[in-house]
Amino acid sequence: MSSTSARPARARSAEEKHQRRDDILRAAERLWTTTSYAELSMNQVAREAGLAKGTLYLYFDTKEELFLALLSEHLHRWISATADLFLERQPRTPEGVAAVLLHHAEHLTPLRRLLVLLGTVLERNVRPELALEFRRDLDQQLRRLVGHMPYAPDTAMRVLRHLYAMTIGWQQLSESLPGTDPVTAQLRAPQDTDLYGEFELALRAIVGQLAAGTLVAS
Amino acid sequence: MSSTSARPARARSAEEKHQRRDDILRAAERLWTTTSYAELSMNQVAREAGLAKGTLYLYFDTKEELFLALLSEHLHRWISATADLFLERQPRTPEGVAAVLLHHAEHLTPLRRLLVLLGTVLERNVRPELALEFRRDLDQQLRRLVGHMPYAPDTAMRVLRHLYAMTIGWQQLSESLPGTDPVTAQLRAPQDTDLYGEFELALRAIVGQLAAGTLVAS
Amino acid sequence: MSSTSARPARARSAEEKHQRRDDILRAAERLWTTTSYAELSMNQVAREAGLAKGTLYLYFDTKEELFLALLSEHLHRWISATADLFLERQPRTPEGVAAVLLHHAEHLTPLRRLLVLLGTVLERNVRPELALEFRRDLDQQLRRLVGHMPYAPDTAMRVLRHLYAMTIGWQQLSESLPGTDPVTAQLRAPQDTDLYGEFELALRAIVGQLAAGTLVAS
Amino acid sequence: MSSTSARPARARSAEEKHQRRDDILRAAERLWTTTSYAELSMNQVAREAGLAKGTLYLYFDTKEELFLALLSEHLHRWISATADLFLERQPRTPEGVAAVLLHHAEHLTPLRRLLVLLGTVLERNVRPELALEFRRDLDQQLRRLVGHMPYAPDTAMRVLRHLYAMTIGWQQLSESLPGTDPVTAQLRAPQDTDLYGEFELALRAIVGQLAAGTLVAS
DNA sequence: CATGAATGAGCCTTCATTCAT
DNA sequence: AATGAATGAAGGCTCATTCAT
Repeated sequence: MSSTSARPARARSAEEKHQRRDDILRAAERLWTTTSYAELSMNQVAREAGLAKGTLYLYFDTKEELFLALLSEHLHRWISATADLFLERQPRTPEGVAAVLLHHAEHLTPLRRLLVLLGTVLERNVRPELALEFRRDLDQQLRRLVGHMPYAPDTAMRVLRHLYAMTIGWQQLSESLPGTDPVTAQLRAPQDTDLYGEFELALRAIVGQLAAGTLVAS
Repeated sequence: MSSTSARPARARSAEEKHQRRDDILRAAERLWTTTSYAELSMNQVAREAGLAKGTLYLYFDTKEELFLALLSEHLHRWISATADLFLERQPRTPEGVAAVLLHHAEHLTPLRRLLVLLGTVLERNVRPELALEFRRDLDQQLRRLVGHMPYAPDTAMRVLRHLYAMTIGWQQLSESLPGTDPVTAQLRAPQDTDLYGEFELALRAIVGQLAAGTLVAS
Repeated sequence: MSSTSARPARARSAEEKHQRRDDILRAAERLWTTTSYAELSMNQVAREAGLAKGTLYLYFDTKEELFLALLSEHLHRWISATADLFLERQPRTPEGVAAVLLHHAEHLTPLRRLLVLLGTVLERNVRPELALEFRRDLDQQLRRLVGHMPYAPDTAMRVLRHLYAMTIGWQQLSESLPGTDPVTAQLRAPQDTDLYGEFELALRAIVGQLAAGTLVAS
Repeated sequence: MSSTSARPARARSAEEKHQRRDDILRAAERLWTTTSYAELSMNQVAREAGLAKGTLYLYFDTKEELFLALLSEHLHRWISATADLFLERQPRTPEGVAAVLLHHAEHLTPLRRLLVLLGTVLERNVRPELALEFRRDLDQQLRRLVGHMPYAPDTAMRVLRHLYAMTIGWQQLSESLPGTDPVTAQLRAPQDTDLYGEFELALRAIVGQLAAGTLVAS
C-alpha cells in the first residue's frame, strides 16, 4: 500500500495529526506524479495512504482543498529554498538570477503541474476563506522572496510573474501529446534541443530585459 | 438553440456531412468561450448544435477528439493568417516579428485555452492514429509558417516554441484564482500592469535574443 | 427482477415513456409496502424495475421527486374514486359520509405512509416549482371532491382536514413498535379492538359534529 | 456550546452517571426543537452536550435508543402532569376531560414530533429488550393515568388512543409543505381556522362520543 | 470513564458512450 | 444518417459506530 512503514493507529497529538495529514499529502503526491487530476480519485489516495476514504475527509474538506494544500506546500518549499539561495549566492547578473530561479527546476514537475491545476480546477469547490488564506500566505511568502532579489520590488515581482508564466508554459509544452511519433514532432523540440535549455534561455532574456539598469543594493 | 438555421435532415453527400461536422464544431466553439472543458457536456454541445447526442458520435469518436478537431481548426486558422501577415508585412526587426505573431492576440483566448487542454486532457482518450495525424498535419502547417519567417528554420521554430509556451503560461496566469481579494493579489498583476503588455515584452525579448545576427533573406 | 413481463427495450413514444415512468413508480410502490423511505435506495428501485440506476434519473430528478409523484398518484386515485362514490351513493348522514370517506381504507396503507412522508421528508430536495405544482393540482382535485360532498365547501374542507389528520395518526399508531410483546401492549389496541373500527368511530363523530345542521342540497 | 456549566470530569457514582446521561438527553432535546431527526447528527448532540462522540455510546447503544429515551421521558412527564391535573380538577364533562388532556398542548410540540418518530424510525435499530422495557414502562404509567380518568379503564384507554392518533395527525398536518404558496394552500387550514382549535374540537367530539353514559365514580 | 480519530458501507447523482429503433 | 433512451462505472461525500489510547 503505502511506503510509510510504521504508524500509530490513531493520531492523537497535534503532531501525530500533522503527520497523518502529511501522510495523505505524500500519498496524493506519489500518485500525482503519474496520474492526472481527473483520473486520480480520492479512493486511490486513501488506498495509497493506507487509510479509509472517510479519513481523508477528516483532514481535507474536498478533493480540491487537498490538492490546494499540496500546491501550497510545494510552493512554500520552493520559495523558501530559492530565497535561501539568493541569500547564499547574492547573484548580480541576469544569468546569476536566472540560475537561482531555475535551480532544481528538473525536480519541480509536480509543482508545475499543480500550478496548471490552480488556474484550471482548484479555484472551484474550495471554501472562499481558504482560497483567500492561500493567496494571503502566498503573497507574504513572495514578498519575502522579492526582498532577497537584487531588484526593486516591482521589478522583482515582474520577474516572478514571467517565471510563473514560463514555468507553466514549458511544462505544458513538455507534456503535449507524449508518445507521438518523434520523427514528426516538430513543435516539440528535436532531440538535440532540450526544453529546459530553452526555458532557461528565455528566462535569462526576460530577466536581462527587466533588470536593465535596475540593480539595487540588497 | 443555435445559429444553424434549418433543422438538419439527413446529410447525404460528403459536402453535407462536412457541413454537419462543422455545425458541431461551431456549437462546441460557442460554448467553449464561456465554459470549461469539464463543465461542458456532450449533451450541451448536441443541444447547441440542434442535434441529438448520438449524432455527435457519428462524427467524433470521443469528446476529446471533438475538441482536438476544434483545436486543430483554430491552429490552422491562426497559422494561415499569420503566414499571410508575414508575407504582407515582411517584418525585419524583433519588434516587427513579435507584432505579427501577436496580431489579434486578444481574440485568441479560445485557442489559448484549447492549447492548455492539449497538454492536460486531450492527450488521453484519443486514438493514437488520430493523434499522429494531428501532429503530422500541424508540422506541415508549421513548416509553411516557418518558411515565411525571416529566420533560419531552426531559429524560427524555436521562436514558435517560445511563443507557444508563453501563450499558455500567460493564459493560465490570467485565469488563476479570479474573484480573489484583489488587495492581496500580488502574483497577479497590479491594476496598472497589463498582462498582455508583459506577454508582448517577453516575446520581444526572446525574439530579439534568438534572432541576434540570424536574419536571413526570405 | 420485475413483474412486468415484456417491455420495449427503449421507450420511444410518449406513451412508452409514460409506461416506463409508470414501471418505475410501480417498482417503488412494491418496495414501499415493505421498506421505509430511508432504507429504500434508488439502487433497489432500479433493480426492482429492471433498469439501470441512471435511467431513474431520466424520469425523476431526485429520490424525493419520485416519491412525491407516487404520493400524487395515490392521492389522485383516492380522490377520484371517492368523488365517484359520493356521486353514486349521495350519502346524507354522517355515517354515510364517513362510510364513503373510509371506503377501501384497508387498502390505503401505502398512501397513508406516503402522507406521513410528505410532512417529514418530501418537502426537501424537491424543486419549488414542482412542490407548487403538486399543491395546485391537489387543491384542484380537492375542490372537485368538496363539490360532491353534501356540505358547504368550508365544512367539507374541514371534514377532509380531519380525515387527513386522523388517517396519519391512526396509521402511525398502527405502526408503533410492531413485534413488541402483545401481552404488554396496552396503548396498542387489544386483540378485540380493531384500530380501523376506532378510526371509523372517530371520523363519524367528527363528521356528525361538523355537519350538524349544515346539510346542503348538492 | 451548551448550558452545562462545568466541563465533565469522570462520572463515577451512579448519580453522576445518571447526571451525564441526563446532560446528553438535554442536549438532544435542545437540538430537537429546531432540527429534524435525519438532520440531527450524533456529532451535534455530542458537541451540544460538551462531550465526545464516543461518550454518547457509553450511555446509549444507538441513536435510536437515545431518542427513544427522550420520548420516554417526555411521555412520563406528560402522563404525570396530566394524572395530577385529573386529580386536581376532577373533570366530569367531555369538555372538562378534553381540557385536561390538552392542557399545555402548545408546549408539547417536541413530544408530538417524537411520537411521529416512534412509528417511523425509532422502531428500527433498537434492542428488542429495550423496546419491550419501553412498552412495559409506558403501560404501567398509562394504567396510572387511566385510574385517574372518570371512565371505565377500557373507555379511558380508548380515549387515550384517540388522543394519540389525533396528536400525531395534527402535528403532521401542521408541518406539511411549509413555505408553499399560501394562496393555493387548501388542505392547509385558512388563516382564520386555527389547527389547534380543530384538534380540540375533534377531541371533544370523540370524548363525548366515547363517554356517553359511561361516567364512573373515580 | 472518556476520548475523538478512524472506519467503510452506502448514499445520491453524473455523463460519456452505446445501441435499438 | 439520426435519434435519444438506456447504460453503469465512477464520482465525491456522509455519518453512525468502533476502538486504540
